Amino acid sequence: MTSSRATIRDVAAAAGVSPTTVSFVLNDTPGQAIPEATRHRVRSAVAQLGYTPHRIARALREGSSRLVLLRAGPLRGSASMASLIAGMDEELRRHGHALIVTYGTVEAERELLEAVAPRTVLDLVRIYGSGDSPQGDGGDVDGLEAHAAVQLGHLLELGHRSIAVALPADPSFEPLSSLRRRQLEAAAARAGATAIPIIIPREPSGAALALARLRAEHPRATAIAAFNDDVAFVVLAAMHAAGLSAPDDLAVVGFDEGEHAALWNPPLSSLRIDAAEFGRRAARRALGLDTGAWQRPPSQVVRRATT
Amino acid sequence: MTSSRATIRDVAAAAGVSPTTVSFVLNDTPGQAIPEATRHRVRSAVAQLGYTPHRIARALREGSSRLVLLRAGPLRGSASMASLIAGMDEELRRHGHALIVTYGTVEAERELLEAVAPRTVLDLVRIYGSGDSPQGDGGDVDGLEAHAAVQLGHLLELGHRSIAVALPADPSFEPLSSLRRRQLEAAAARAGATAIPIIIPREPSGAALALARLRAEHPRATAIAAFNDDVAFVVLAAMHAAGLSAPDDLAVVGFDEGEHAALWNPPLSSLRIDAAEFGRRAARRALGLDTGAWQRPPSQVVRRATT
DNA sequence: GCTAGTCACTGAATCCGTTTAGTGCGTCTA
DNA sequence: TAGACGCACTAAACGGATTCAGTGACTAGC
Repeated sequence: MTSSRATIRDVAAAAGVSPTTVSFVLNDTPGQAIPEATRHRVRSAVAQLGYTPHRIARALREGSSRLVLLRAGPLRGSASMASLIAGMDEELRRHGHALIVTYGTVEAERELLEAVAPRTVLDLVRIYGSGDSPQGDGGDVDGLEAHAAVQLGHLLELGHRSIAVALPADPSFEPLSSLRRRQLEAAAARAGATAIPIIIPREPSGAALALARLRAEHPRATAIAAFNDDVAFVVLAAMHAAGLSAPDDLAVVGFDEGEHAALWNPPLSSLRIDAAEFGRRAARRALGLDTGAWQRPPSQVVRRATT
Repeated sequence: MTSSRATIRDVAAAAGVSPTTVSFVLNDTPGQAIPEATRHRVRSAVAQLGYTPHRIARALREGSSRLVLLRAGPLRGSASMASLIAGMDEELRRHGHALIVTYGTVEAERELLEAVAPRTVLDLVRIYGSGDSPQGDGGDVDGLEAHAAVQLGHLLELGHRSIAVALPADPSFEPLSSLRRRQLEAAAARAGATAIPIIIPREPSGAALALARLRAEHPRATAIAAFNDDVAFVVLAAMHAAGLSAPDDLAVVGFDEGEHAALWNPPLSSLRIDAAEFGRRAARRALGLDTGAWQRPPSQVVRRATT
């Protein structure tokens, strides 16, 4: 058995052409007139030798790898991440690219960037934050805005009119949390309801304080739309500590439902998001391809005990 | 401004030597006699030009990138992952390598492997599962075994003698879950106590059934040591549904404490693990370096309401 | 009958760092 | 005084795919 892998030269020799021609065939290089017979010979040789282009060599020549790097940042634990990544990966693969996801710090990324030379670097927070809406959609809702509207809509349907918007204190969620606040405020205004932004710190004491202030300053608030499930859990814990219960004292909905929502005590109502389409779309964008018709990513509230 | 980056040839020209010599200096190639004066000239030129070796070119020549790929598998959400990755990343960086973490499927990884050609691929489940103990430790506990002992020790100290071991039904946790079972059984036996393995499926109905069976077949069981926090949450939810409460009916401890433990209702006692040292060690191993003195990674049970 | 153009293909340069196999020179040993 | 050896360096090959600039054969147009 040959210990080393087949190269483009081996393929060329087997097909009786030059490496140049093999490259033209394999990459469908435009402007090259190569008859089907020759193409076929090359492709048979490729199949027979089990040839795969050496990605590193190609990257050296092309200046970058056929890789896309996705920076997940603080959304690391986000539930829709899995479907987003799956969709993105699938679409990238279709175009001969692979996906790398980083969850780490920026400094850890420097070396990585140098080492893999990705074609594109995607920053999830920035993508989401930028509101990725298609050009000329005339102000129609885009992905995140639609989700926010669905979450709020659930509370509106249940008759709530004064709704607190619970945002995380962690600054790494910016500019996402401000965006969400604006989207919910706008959606509430459209429906003739009121949105009251409140900041929920991670620590129980801070969360308890924020909750107490809400109760004191906005006694008419009857529901809370949380930034994500984790914020909802903190709110629920603070309510429990204060002797309050959902939904009687305050209804609570999560966002981007994760596996813990159903297990929580009480089980949390939350917005379930399928982000696969969003991922596919982001992939096409990253590759500079047209993004196709924009389908709004589906989402719906799974109702449990807290609303 | 020069639009393209500095190459080794630029450095060589600036330092008045050949590219070969620059390479020898930068890589501290053994067996080469290069006076300090020349080394200094080269290093100044490097600093002045801001030269960084082109990782892709190097990878092409060397046959692999200075990268290590870590396969997180089902441990993706595991809380100690963060510290493990941080430690590993730090140590790898010290040796000029970078870390890539994959959370995805094997098929998605194929292309990635080809594209980045990592020096080593690490499979977390296999590393953990292999019991990574130093040679000749005479049967002393290694990392995971020590953690299991600490978790169980917490229950033993509280007077429990008949302890259920709650393992996930998800087969992707193998061989980790079997290993844990054996470790806890052994630790219990050493203390003259009994360990009762039970399998906890994700779905509430299955979990309820498993719990009911435990109560029926082992009425003397007073505590549950869970495989991880998620299993503990499922158990807690099943107990709540059955009208049982922790710790009065059954004490429950988690493993590898995550951010939800403190928020849970009731707040979950769990084992907090600092895996940074383990990560550093795994990194040194991956690079084929000596792993240094083996310090047992620290862990302790954070006691809350469920024990 | 000659130029222009297309077709089908190829040689060689290129990307950039590493490494092998030397070279020239001086010193030490037998 | 030849041979061996160490020192301080270098030229050229190498890894493998891509791509620019052709080349020879043939057809079409005037």
